[in-house]
Amino acid sequence: MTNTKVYLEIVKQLREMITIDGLKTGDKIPSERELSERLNFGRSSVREALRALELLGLIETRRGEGTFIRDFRGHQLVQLLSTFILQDERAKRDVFETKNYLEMDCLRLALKKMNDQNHANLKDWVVKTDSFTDDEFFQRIIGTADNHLFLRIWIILKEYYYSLEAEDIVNKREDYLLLCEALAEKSEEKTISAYCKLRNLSFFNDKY
Amino acid sequence: MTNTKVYLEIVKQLREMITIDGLKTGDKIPSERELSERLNFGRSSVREALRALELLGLIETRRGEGTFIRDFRGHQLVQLLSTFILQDERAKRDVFETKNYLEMDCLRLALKKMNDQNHANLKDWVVKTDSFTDDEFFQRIIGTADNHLFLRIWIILKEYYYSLEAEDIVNKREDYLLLCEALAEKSEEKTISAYCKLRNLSFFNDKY
DNA sequence: ATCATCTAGTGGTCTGACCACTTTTTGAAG
DNA sequence: CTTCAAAAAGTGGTCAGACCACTAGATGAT
Repeated sequence: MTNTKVYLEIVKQLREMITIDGLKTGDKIPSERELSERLNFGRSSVREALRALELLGLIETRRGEGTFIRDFRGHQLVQLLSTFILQDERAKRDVFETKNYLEMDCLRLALKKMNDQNHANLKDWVVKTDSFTDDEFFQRIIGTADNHLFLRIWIILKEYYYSLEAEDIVNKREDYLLLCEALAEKSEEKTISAYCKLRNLSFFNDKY
Repeated sequence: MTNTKVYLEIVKQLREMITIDGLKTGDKIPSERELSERLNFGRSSVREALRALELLGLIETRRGEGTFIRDFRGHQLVQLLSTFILQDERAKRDVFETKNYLEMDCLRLALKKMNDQNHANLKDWVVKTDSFTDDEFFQRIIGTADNHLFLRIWIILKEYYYSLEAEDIVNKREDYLLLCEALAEKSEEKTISAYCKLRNLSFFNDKY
């Protein structure tokens, strides 16, 4: 009869509770004991559901205080999944390849969505900031690309990437300026070409 | 003193156990009772760890049989994260946009990596198969693109997509043939253009 | 050799009991 | 009345033991 596992049922009801009550990041959810009473399940089942959501990074529990809704960040996930997924060598090449293609997509999107103000801001930042990382630059690009999903995937890829290649990416400021120029000109060809220069890719020959 | 939560410690030790013993998909892991004895933790704590891994889709438990390592597919993750993440309307547009861009990337990759044999096979399949879905077609494309990470991300996006738009994608066979032609010609421009025709996108005007 | 039955093993769930920690309340001293 | 330390209440963390439901393998009669 009880075809669905209790802890999954609890997860489901928690989701509903969150949607209906409009709970937001940082909000507190009922205590384990209260949940087990209200939902008519044992406390251990409630805990199993909560622990699963915690490992996913969707909630945060603080002893003595309570359980809170949390902003989603991939972090727990990536470490976990990487041991399960990133087993063979080919996977390494895939990460590299995928990250590059994704960044090019974000550039194409930014190309379409940027306005003059965006261009000015970006260039201003590149020129005036003493020292910035490659990540910070692309975070801005993806910001103007205005696509949270791309951002999320990119963040995960970035973490994979750094778990493979320890060293930070360092590039010359002029390369980034070239990219800014290409974006301002709204030329996809120039933009992609500038990106390849930045990453040291020969576009028609990137076997890796 | 016990700074790290027990269930996280158990997850960690399970990962080590899997790596060291070289356990693979489908293999059985020790029973809950045995784990709680071997690791010196209560059974409920062991269960919390297992439930979390199960919700992630990394293991599968069958009552009366045992717990098994599972092949990772976005599966549970997608459904879960979608309600927690895809709350606003903008997210819907993001899924659409991201899926399209990702598919174009796969086409570009396939363009570079395909050989004549691949082309022949693909065209043959398109012509001879009575009825195929859009998913099946792109699964083949990503197959020749030979990038498991792209495949994984695409599968997740596909599920997001269908959780938003219930209806299956149906296209004309000739559109797919056009795409095959473009790939065979190794022309990126024609390929992208054929894709846009397939998806009814005007390439320079796809605000949504 | 076959097949139904029993049994041991496994996951699923609940209860009650502590512990460690945080927040709130209480109440005495000023 | 205010202040502030002590007590109480609330919360997550963990464990042990008890049952239930289900599966697979052992048992035993035919």
